[in-house]
Amino acid sequence: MPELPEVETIRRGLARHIVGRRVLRVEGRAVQMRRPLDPVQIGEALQDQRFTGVRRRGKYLLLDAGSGTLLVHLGMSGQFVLTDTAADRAPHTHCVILLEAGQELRLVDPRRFGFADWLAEGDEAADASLTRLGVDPLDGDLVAHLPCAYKCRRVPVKSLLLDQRLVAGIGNIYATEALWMAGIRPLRRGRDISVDRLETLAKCVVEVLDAAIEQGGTTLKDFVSAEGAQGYFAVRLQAYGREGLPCARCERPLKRAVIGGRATAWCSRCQT
DNA sequence: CCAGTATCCTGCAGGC
DNA sequence: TGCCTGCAGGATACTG
Repeated sequence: MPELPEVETIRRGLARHIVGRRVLRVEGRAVQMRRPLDPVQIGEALQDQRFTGVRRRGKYLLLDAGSGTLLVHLGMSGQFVLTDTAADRAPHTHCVILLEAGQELRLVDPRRFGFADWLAEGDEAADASLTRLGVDPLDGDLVAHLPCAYKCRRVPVKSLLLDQRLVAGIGNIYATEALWMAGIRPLRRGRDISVDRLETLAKCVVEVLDAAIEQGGTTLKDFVSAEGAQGYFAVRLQAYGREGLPCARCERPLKRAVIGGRATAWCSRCQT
């Protein structure tokens, strides 16, 4: 579900509401997720600690508390729900962090492609998922970095955009949008795109991510922020999910292709 | 090295 | 109505 703009929207919501608050205890059952979930371990680490900050790297969230960090990835279907303790718990609520003042932070994830994993001090720098991540489009100089990372690669540029080791945070929606915006054919290999056009692509990536954050992310079906708000970028999508519909620039029906196992919509006229 | 595929899991839409 | 199939916002471990 969540790509960078959705994760950033969640990060901002969490930062507003949990930083400075103390954890009473943690509930949940051990369950298999992308990494095994161990609520007991998380509870031992978080109990009586206060959250001190919420960071994001690519699509990962890092909730700092006490002497470590809770590393969270929301996979395809993960959600954070911040609510009163009295409210009913949704199915697939795997982990609940009870806070002072009658509120709790719940991790809900039907498909269990996400995870929450406690990283003690020092573990963060060694975590394989994090060390593998490429530049974050909102941190680094993407216009300089993206051409450098893509220009010698034989893989379709669509697959390059989804490769978190090169640039971290782009998923299927925003890869599709950025390529449409930049006028680049998704199947074109990185090495067959001029540095000029790769720079344009980098600018489009930043532009589409910024615009989506501005709208609170994209709600296709079930994305909500930590505060329960939908995102309104879906109405601005020009390519993702629009195969067969007219291109907003030239009116030609958008085509559909599957690249690297992921569906892509693109305009055979505007995208070269 | 690569590119491509299978895999983890549930929910939902669409076809019959 | 009910059953079946395919597909979904992700990441990684295989295969060839």
